[in-house]
Amino acid sequence: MARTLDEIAREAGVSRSTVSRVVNNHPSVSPETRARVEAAIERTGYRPHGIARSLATRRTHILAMIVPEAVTKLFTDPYFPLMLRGATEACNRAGYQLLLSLFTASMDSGILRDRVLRSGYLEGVIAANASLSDELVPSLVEERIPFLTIGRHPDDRVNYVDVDNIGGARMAVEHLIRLGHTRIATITGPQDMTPAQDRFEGYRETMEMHRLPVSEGWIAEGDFTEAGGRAAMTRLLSERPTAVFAASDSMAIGAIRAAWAAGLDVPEDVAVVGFDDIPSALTVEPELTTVRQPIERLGHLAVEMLIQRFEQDGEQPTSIQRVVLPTELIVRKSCGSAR
Amino acid sequence: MARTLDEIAREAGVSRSTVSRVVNNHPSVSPETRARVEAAIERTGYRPHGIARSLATRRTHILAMIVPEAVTKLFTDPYFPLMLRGATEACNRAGYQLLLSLFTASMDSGILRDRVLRSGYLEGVIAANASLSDELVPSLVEERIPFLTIGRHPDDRVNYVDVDNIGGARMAVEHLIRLGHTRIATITGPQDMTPAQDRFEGYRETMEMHRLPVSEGWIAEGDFTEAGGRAAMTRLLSERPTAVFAASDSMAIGAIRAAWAAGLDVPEDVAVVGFDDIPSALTVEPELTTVRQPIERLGHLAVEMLIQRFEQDGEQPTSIQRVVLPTELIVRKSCGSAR
DNA sequence: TTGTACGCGTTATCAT
DNA sequence: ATGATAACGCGTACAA
Repeated sequence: MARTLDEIAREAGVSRSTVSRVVNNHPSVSPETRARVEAAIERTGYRPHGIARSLATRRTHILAMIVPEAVTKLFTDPYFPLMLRGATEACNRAGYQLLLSLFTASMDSGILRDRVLRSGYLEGVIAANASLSDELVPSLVEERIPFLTIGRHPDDRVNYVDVDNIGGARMAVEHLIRLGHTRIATITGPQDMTPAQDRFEGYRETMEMHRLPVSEGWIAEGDFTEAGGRAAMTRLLSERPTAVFAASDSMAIGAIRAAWAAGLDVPEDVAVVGFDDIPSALTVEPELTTVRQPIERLGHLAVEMLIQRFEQDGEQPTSIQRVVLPTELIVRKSCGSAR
Repeated sequence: MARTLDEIAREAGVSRSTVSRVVNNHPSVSPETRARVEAAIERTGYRPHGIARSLATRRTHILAMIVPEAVTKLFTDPYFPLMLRGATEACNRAGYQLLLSLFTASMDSGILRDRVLRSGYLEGVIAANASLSDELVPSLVEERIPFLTIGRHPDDRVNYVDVDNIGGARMAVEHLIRLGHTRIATITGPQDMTPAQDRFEGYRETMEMHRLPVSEGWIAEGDFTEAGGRAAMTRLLSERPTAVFAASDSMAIGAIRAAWAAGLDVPEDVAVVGFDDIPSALTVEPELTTVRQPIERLGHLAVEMLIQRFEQDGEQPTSIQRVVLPTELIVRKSCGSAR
């Protein structure tokens, strides 16, 4: 079974270069030779060796999705599978492969650099929701690997794709205000993550714009998980808010459970609005009013933008690329109707 | 910035071979030369080029997790993130990388073969829950790539890791019987997937063993999703079962919602038991009695077993390796107490 | 259009 | 202990 260009060349009675040209669809090969070579390839079941090819072309068509430690814990939230599905779909379309690198106990940032970033295998990296304290982004900058974060990052040199978190939060809170609520609390995400910051900022500025007071007791930090949302809501309840904006659907669902456990009805006693529109927003009782973000498109777009960087022939001065996708308010039942 | 062995060699005034030895911790290098070379490496920030190394050693330390089309749809079920987390953890420990390949619309099995399996990049492949009709397993066999499936596969030549689905289902059904139920229905998974087959088999044989009738109307096929479970339960309710064994937690949760929507109380009117023990089994109301399977360990073990195959020095005749992990009944509230 | 020759960055064998 | 030198399999100027 022939496994190298040389063997095919011998088979077909041509030189290795010619076989290479045939394999790479180079135009200047006579139809007859091409046919003869293709026959030999067919006959022997030859496939080019990717590694050797990569060594010669300096291309691997491999991207990495790196999930920082703080986020690995949240990995069961449907957000990540959805985002990954979008990313792999884009990779499949473009002929790339996606390496998945989760930070786990046995992985520190030194290992990451040596084993992953400097391996020579990666053409680009997507950093999923890196928190500000994370060393990942500085590492990427230093290694000079083309990369992109999902979720805004404050560093000037960082390209990212994000969704309009502030605008989304604003829509959510304005919806609550429109329904007649004034005692509106919020469950935030960890404040070292920019989406959490931005959703809180949207809440804060909307309350302010409507001259509504925001007491300290109306702000509870969660961790984006259902359990965290439940705990946060429990703390919030002593302040008797009539509505709560949770910075993620998982936390919103936790909040509903906490309200329920406290003998309160949703939306009758307290209205709840979430953020994400994950599948279970539709199956929770009551169905969750939420801010939809295009999660799959986020992953898809991240890959596309990254690829575009090294796919483009021109050597343009790589300018900063940032894209912010719109969010959308999905009204269901967890906020009831006007009071 | 020195980037090749040759440059380091020049820096340190030695030959390329010596530098290579230092990099690879080969013993026969004098302490002085080693120090000099290491200094040069440190100074220049040199890192070996993985691709070139792979070409020479014929090793890439890259594994792929391939998720077949039928399963890509279920990808938001917490099962997959958990399994992936286990797999990546094992990879991190062993110094391997994990390529994630989801079948999506833009990917057919021809592309998979040419672009993924035959790329030369993969040392091994894990096939996640391939259904019987899937072409993936035959392709893997034919390509002679070391692989392993997660979930039993009937082909003799296939190695796999699995959990004791039959035993788990048996425990679930026996629990219901012990509580006094006799009208026990089941919501199955798609019957072209072996875990779904086995869980159904566990149900069937346990009913039979206890000489309990199984009417046609007590069997409803779902698709492992919550929506599917809800639909299946709705069909089941006309037969008035007093208990239902669902082949996944997601479907069990759907079943609870359907019961609730029909005005039935769980567990008062109908008991529900699930399978998986995903995080939301704890947060659903009532808390779900379920069969726990060690999902992360499944992913972890799959990687370990695969690596072991090519890591072992000895050229043993690679015997068939199959591991089945135990399952465990977790009693919570969705089945109530004895009737 | 086709072939020759060199380079991609390592590892590994064999002298010394 | 160290250094030439030959693979590893392919791409690609350059020459013919």
